[in-house]
Amino acid sequence: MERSVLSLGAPRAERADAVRNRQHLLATAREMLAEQCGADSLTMDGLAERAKLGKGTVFRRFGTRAGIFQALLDDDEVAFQEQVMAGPPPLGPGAAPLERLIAYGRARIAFLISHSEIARAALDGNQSVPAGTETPLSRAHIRMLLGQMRLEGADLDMLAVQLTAALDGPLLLFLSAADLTEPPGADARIARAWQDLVQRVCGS
Amino acid sequence: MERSVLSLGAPRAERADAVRNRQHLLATAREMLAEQCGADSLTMDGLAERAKLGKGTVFRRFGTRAGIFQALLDDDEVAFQEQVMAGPPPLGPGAAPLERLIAYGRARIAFLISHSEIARAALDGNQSVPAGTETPLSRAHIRMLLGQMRLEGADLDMLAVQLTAALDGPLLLFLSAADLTEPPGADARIARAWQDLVQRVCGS
DNA sequence: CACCTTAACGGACTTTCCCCCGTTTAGTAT
DNA sequence: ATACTAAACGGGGGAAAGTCCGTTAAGGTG
Repeated sequence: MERSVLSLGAPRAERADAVRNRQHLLATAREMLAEQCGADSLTMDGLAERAKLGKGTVFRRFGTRAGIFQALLDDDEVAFQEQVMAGPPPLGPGAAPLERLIAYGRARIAFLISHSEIARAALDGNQSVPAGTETPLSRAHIRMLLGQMRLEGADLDMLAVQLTAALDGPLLLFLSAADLTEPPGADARIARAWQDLVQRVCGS
Repeated sequence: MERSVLSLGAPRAERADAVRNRQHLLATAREMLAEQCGADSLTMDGLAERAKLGKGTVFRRFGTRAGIFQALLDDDEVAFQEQVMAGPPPLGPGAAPLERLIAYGRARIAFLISHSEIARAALDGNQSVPAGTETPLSRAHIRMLLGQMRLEGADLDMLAVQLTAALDGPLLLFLSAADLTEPPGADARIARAWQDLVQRVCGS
């Protein structure tokens, strides 16, 4: 009858073995990624075999190859969001919105650079089904900070989308992987550009 | 000896039959896209068969599946750039840089919306090799317009990248294909947001 | 504790991308 | 005109993504 006191909104919680297998697959994927570096040496068949599971299971859990990388990214992003939601002030709550926005950009740049391999692999021509959560945390956070500022006559939702794109785009789409790590000051330059951009947008 | 009076910089011009085949393949691809609408019903094998050419030829010309869509896009973009480089003033030369920047955004939004299917298909997990010219025209044009303004102490190259991302990103990554055409005023809203953004960035 | 429903599992099968390399042909110099 | 060279063509084949459906077992019910 009352299927549990704890919430679980729509259908039912994930079954226990499913959770176990998801964890196991994620861990195995990390192992494989760590050993033979190289984004695309991770194949679905290889992962299934190494994890001692059927291929069907892998696809059931992640839907698509990109889904694995998205899951991996989401997983790491939890720790990152922790810092943002409840960390020390420049990044966490307690500073002025503009300060936080700048700090957030800086932090996200660092995060994406250190995960560029995975992040790129998570982009692929057909997500939708089960996994993909198109950077909604980043956008939502930026949206919130914008809401705390006095920006008259602006479409804040749209502005948040634009800023998210301006932040992620240079890293994911417009710079090749080589450019990211090679010029030693690249991240600093991107961070400075981000600060400059948001200061201009939000009125110095 | 002198291999031609006409330039052809580095290695040698494309051979005549190669050009013919490229054109033919592009045309055939457009036919197939027009008939059975649907981005991914276009397969390399199908294209080769319909064009009465070998599969190897198709891959030689375009390198990868995404390469076809990039080529298609580049092709259409020529006409678009025509308008930008030598068209009537708000978009073409003759207006103030800020005006042109706003007009450019508006035009590019319209262009991308009308090509969203192809544009999305042109994004894929491994370009680089032969075809991909990652939106360099857009970035270069924005960069040029920024150079004509008085923006003190800004990293103009980086700013151009950011604005390009802010322009393309919302359309390619952050809005699903359904959202693009469904709310009737979506393009107008994006255009207004673009205008607002560049006015803020460039000092109202 | 036995039963029943519903979801997860497994792995064979299909489709499609892309590489490879022998063959053919365009373009050029003699 | 002929010979030569470098590039384009062709299509067979391997590898990996994604699908399908019969089988198994988890978690709840009487």
